Amino acid sequence: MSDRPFRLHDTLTGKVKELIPLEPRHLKFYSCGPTVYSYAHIGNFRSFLTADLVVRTAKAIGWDVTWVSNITDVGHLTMDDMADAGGEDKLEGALRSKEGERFHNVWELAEYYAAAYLEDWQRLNLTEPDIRPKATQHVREQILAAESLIKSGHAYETSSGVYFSVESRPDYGKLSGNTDRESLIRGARDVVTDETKRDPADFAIWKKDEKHLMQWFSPYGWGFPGWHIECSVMARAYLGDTLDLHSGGEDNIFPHHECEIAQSEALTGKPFANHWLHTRFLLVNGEKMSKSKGNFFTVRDLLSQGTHPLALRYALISGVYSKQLNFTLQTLEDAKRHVQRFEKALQLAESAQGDGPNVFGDSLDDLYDQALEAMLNDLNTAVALAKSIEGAKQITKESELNAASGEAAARFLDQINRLLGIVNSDYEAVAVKVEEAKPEPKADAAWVEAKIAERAAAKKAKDFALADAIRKEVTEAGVVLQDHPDGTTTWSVD
RNA sequence: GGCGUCGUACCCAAGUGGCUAAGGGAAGGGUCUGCAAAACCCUCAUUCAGCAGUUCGAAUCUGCUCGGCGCCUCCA
Repeated sequence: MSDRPFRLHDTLTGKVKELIPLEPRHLKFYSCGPTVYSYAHIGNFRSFLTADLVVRTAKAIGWDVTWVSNITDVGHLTMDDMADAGGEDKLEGALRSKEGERFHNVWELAEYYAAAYLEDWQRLNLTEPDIRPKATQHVREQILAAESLIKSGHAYETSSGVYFSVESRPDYGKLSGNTDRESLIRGARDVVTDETKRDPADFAIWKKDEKHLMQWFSPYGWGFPGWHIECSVMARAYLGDTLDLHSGGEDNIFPHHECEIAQSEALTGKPFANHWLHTRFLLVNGEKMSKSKGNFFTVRDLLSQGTHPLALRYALISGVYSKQLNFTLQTLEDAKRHVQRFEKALQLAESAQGDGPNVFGDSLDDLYDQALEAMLNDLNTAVALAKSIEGAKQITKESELNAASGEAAARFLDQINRLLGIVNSDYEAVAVKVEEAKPEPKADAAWVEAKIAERAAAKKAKDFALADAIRKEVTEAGVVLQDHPDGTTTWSVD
């Protein structure tokens, strides 16, 4: 089982190919994290979830994984086109915006959004990476890289900064297919403002800027590092010259990853990454998410509206990463039902007792195996989830389980949870937070309790017409009553 | 203009050369529980945007047409 091939799409070759770690059974993986200038939206998390699923799948076949996922907290510019880095730093921009007013400085802003990001990460039940480097903690290495690139002739200094010479890398464009020089330059022309560059397509490694809110001293004076060099440097620092796998969103293909490749390979003379994985965009109601279209969802927005975190997770992985996924509120509703089914199955497994044979035989083991197989086949989450649900249905089909069956069910659910992260029962902390964020119930608890008692009395007297009238009354107040076999009634706010 | 990707039922979404086109939601019918909820059972695409072609055989390959979406410009 440990030698089953793990097949993934590779952007560099455009094909699905086997993922083969340089060091057998030890995956060295770098995934691009967020720029912490705002709350992460659900599209950001779709791509982080792809990385999480790669790691889970690799571990499921017994591989060791060293996973590095960075946090970009400086240098990602709003006008950072293929070339110029002529815009303003995203973090500085955010500080000047309305939401930024509450922060004293850009460092505080970065720290705040980085913490929010980690909170979202945990709520959506992503695996914790081995290392989470921040760009600001690796400025020294970035300066050293700039010096080295200048020395080898791949970069040059001008009055405004240090630029990478695209011309020095004949294979520049191999990842994105943007190899047409004319079109590259034409694309750049509109936004290029820096006349000091030798070639419009050259991109910044270091920007000289004495007014920047985050600045460091370098051989080129005060300034800050370019966005692309951050990832090159951090990946190398923790994973070595050649990575087994590098991932990000599809928009990272160009310019970000293209530039990383150029810099890293110029620095080391070795291939930067053997496998490139990119997650397609998440669409909302058939369109790309954007604030202006009003279809923009952050993770916290949805969770604070009472969405179950695992339902959101389920919804975001319900389609394969290699195709655009259309997210709608209906998708979320559907996902909620699945999560409830898993919860129900888990309860059954936990309350199992008594003698008897395992009623499931090998069927649950087979389903888990099929789910794993689907994940090994280019992360086919849709099929893996279908198999998981089939297993959950087999479990919930039973009204109660004996000990042997309960053990089999618990093992299945645990395996599925480790693979897909959708059955986690250890969710109290999150659940409480979400509960707190819910709007106040329209009906007060004492009133509902009184109504329940009234209804119980009516039921006892077999006055079902009155009992139904009471149910109707509380329903209209937005309260849902649920009767249990033991005669008790619980309620929840709809 | 350059590069790319997709078009499968009411909705979401697998399948990418060959048994009856996964799975879920919704909907309809049923079992069960006084009712409701949950759970369970049944039904729900002779058909895969359109046209032409390759093939013994195509949703799956090729060509064209139409349409969606994306990157090249801030974005995962």
